[in-house]
Amino acid sequence: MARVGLTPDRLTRAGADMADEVGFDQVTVSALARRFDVKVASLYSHVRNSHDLKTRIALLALEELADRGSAALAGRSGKDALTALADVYRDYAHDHPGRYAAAQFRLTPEAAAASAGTRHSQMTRAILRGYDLDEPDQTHAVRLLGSVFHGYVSLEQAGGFSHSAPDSQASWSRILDALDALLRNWPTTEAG
Amino acid sequence: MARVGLTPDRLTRAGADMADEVGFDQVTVSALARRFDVKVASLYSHVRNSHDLKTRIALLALEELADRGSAALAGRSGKDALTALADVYRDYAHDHPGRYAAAQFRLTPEAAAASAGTRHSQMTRAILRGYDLDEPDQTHAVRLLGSVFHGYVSLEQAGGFSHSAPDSQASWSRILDALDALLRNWPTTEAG
DNA sequence: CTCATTTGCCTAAAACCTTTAGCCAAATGC
DNA sequence: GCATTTGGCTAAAGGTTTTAGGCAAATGAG
Repeated sequence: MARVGLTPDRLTRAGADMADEVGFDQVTVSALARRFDVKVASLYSHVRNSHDLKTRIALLALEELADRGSAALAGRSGKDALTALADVYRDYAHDHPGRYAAAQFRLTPEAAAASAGTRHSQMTRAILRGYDLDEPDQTHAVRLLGSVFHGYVSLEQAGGFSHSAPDSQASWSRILDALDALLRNWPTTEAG
Repeated sequence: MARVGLTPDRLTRAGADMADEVGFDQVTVSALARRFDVKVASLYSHVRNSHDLKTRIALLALEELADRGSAALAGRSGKDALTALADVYRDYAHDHPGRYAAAQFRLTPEAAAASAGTRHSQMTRAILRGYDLDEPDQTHAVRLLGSVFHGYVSLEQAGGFSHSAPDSQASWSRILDALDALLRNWPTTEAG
């Protein structure tokens, strides 16, 4: 029998593509085997199990997202950087909904440690260099930005903001304006 | 044979409990039948299929969350209300991780329309009565708050903020401070 | 180039989940 | 009491996951 040339990487990329096409939770070892016109058991030489496959897809998505983030941040600072990184997340989720869903796959602590998670928080931290925040407020702000980016994009993807005025793009722009204003004027204690 | 007394509601509640115990994605028609010591096919008289079961659990979680939100908001306004509602989400996710995961289950448009989604956005809007925002900024702010609540809680649940200083509670408090400050001082246009 | 080894895809099979169809007994209502 | 509805059952088909063991294709050493 001629060999198809399966590798963990090819399977992962094909799985990611499949996720974008039919949804991350529809990605299955069986479906992937079908796509390569190969018997299901053959995949188990390259991937430990279904969970492993999904983890790999999640890690791929996180890497891709971090790569795009780095590229977008290069040469930018301040609000320009803020907007650029925010748009990377939103655009990625829009262009690659399955990959974005994969990026939210619950990783084991080991997988999480080996993921691009650190790169992501460092990118957000890089943005904050354009603002005047000391620790621990800088970390609080990193978490706030992460929450807004992730939260907004998730809610938008779930359809939360469609079919109602104003349109989502308008809210997105204003929210980034507001975050920029907030970071420039971060409250010290109780600002009465 | 004696009847067990299954109903869609009992199945839904049992499914929600199971989600909290073993995770929402482990909730399966088979597992639920096992829990009631009943044959699998019996459940199909009460629930259309697996997807229907999950949708019902999601709707239950959204209702419970809205109920808690209403209770927490009663008699509160301003930052007090903001904190109260925010804590409802965070505490619910902490106490009922499976239900919270269910609340993020992708609903069909019809199910979403019949869900407590509207109650949720109205609760957030009620908070904003304590601040001075006109449309469309009020809607933008509703979306921002929803994003932060959902985003923060999701990232926290995924383990994003554990094992690193400052602790998550500190960030949560400061983020709510910051949101309060932002809402009190919402930028009008370009605040140069 | 040949032969030994490794590797890749195969068949087979067991275990589990989903869903439908049709049956019988228990509950319900006149 | 009896007819009807309803709830849980058996049976069965189809799909997914995963392991075990086999054979042929690729690879590398002499």
